[in-house]
Amino acid sequence: MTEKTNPSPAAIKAWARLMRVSRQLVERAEDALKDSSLPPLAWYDVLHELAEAGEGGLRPFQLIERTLFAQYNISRLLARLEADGLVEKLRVADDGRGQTIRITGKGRETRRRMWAVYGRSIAELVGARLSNDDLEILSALLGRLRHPAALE
Amino acid sequence: MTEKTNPSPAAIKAWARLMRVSRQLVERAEDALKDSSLPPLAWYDVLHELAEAGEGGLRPFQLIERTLFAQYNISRLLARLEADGLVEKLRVADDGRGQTIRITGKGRETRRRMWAVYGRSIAELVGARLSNDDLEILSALLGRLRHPAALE
DNA sequence: CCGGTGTCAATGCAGTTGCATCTATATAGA
DNA sequence: TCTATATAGATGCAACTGCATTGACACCGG
Repeated sequence: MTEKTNPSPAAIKAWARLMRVSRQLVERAEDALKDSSLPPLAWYDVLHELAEAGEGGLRPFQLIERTLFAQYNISRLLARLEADGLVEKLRVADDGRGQTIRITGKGRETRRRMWAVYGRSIAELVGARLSNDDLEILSALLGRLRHPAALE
Repeated sequence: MTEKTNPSPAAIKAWARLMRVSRQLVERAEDALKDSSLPPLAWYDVLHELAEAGEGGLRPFQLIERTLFAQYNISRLLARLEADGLVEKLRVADDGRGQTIRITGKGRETRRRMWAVYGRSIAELVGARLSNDDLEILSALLGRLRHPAALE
C-alpha cells in the first residue's frame, strides 16, 4: 500500500471529510471566541504552551516546535502578545541571540477566559457528538496520520 | 452528554489531534503543490466544483455553499482564476445581479495537473497509513462531527 | 584568535484575509 | 406602482501571512 500514486476512494473520502470538518470546527471555535470578544485560537495555543512551561518560559524556537507555527509567525505573534502585556520577553538567556518568553499574570488570566469559551466549544462540537470510546478510536486513527509518523 | 460545558480529556485529545493533524496534512499537500509550481489548494477546490458542475457552471453563491469559503474570498478567488484564464464569468443569468462561473479548457487542464500532485499526496499521507477499513471508520466518525449535524 | 558556517529571531514587501460597507438588482407588501 | 427589505457580488481598508533576506550571535576548524 506504500507506493501508490493514486488515492483510493476511501482515502479521498476520509481526506475530504478531514479537511471539511476541521475547517468547520476551527471556524466554529473562532466564532465563539469572537462572540466573546476574545483573541483568536492562535493566541490560545501560544499562551497554553507558555502556561505549561511555567516560570522558566520558553524560547521562541521551542514554541515553533510545539505549535507548528512558522518562525516569522511566532515572531510577530509574540510581538502582539507582548504589546498586549500577555507575555514578556526576557533577554537574560545565556545565548545572546535568543530570548525567553514568559507568560504574565494577565496572560494567564486571558488564557483562562479563553479556555472557558474554547473548552465549551470542544465539549459541544466534539464531546457531545461522540462517545468516549469513539473519541479514543478517532484519536488513535488520527495519531497514525501524524508526521513524522509517530513512534507510539 | 449534551449540555456539558467542560470537555472530557478524551474530547480534548481528539480535538487536539484533529487540529494538529489537519494542519500538518494541509501543509504537506500545499508544499507538494508549491514544489510543482502549481496553485494552492483553494484553487483546486473551486476548479473541482466547477468541473463537476459541467458546462452549466455554478453561481458564486453555490460555490460558497459547497466550499465553505467566505463570500469575499470567493469573489476575489474567482477574479484571480479569471485573470489566469481558468474560469469565465457569464453575465447571462436571468438574475441581473448574478453571474455564472464556468471552467475553461485551461482550467480543466490545470485541475488535472493539480490532481496528479494532490492525489499523490492524499495517497501517501492517508491512503498509505490506514487500511481501507480504518479509513471507513475514520470517515464515519468525522461524519458525525459535521455541521449542521448530518442527517445520514 | 579568526574566518566560515550555522542558528535565532526580526523585518520589508507583496499577496491574502477579514470586516464592513457599497452597488445593483430582485422581491414582497401596502 | 412604489417603497422597504433582502440577496448577489464587489471593494476599501486594516490586519495578517508567506517569502526572502537581514542582523546578531554561536560555534567549529585551523
